Amino acid sequence: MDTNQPNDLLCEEVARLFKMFGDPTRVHLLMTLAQQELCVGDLVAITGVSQSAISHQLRLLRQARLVRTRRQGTTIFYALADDHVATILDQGMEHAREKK
Amino acid sequence: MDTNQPNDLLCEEVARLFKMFGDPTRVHLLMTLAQQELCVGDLVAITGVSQSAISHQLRLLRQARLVRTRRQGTTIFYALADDHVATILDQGMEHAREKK
DNA sequence: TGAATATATGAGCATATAATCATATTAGAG
DNA sequence: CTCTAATATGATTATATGCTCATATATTCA
Repeated sequence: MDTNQPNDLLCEEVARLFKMFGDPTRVHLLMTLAQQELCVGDLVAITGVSQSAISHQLRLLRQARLVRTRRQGTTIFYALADDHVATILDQGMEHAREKK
Repeated sequence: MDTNQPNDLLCEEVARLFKMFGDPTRVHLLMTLAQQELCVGDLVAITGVSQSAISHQLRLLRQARLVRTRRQGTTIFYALADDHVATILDQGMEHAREKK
């Protein structure tokens, strides 16, 4: 029987997911990737954040399965893992916009 | 003209919003409040987290305008500020569930 | 007014996070 | 096989975060 009480494990999982959306650099990456697949160098140029920092953040996003990669020679292209990610982003943007 | 490039301010706002969903205690509070309006004492009992910690977290949620309050005597009832909050939560839960 | 109950707040501390810097890895060109 | 370009990683550091403990505030009731 389901008590309909949110259990701690679920809360932790949900929190872990949203935590990935809780940093400006990662949001910038995700919003950029929501428009098109891009390589690390492009993401560095677009965000203006250091290559190392971007790489570290991309690793977190990869581990969280929010992005997927595709290798082409020495270049690695990143893209959103699925539509859900964009949907969550949109929800956040919509809410942010509503608040004046 | 809109370059369609996510700007830093927007990213920061969106990140600030999602950061509120990025802590297990806050998620527990929000998920619980998604079901019904409750007072602080109830939330303390349900979550099993200390009164002080709950109060601190509720303040953050209040400042982020994710919850609203209603006073009745010495008791203060908390509820989700709007449907958007529940929607975002649902998206997160759905995504979390999908990942096995 | 004074006691009791419910909630909020401030200080302090331990841990988590995100950046930097230096270096490692990987793949293609020659 | 070496050189170079693209990306990843480890160590370190500064800041942010979330809790605890003690105390403050607010409201009701006697």
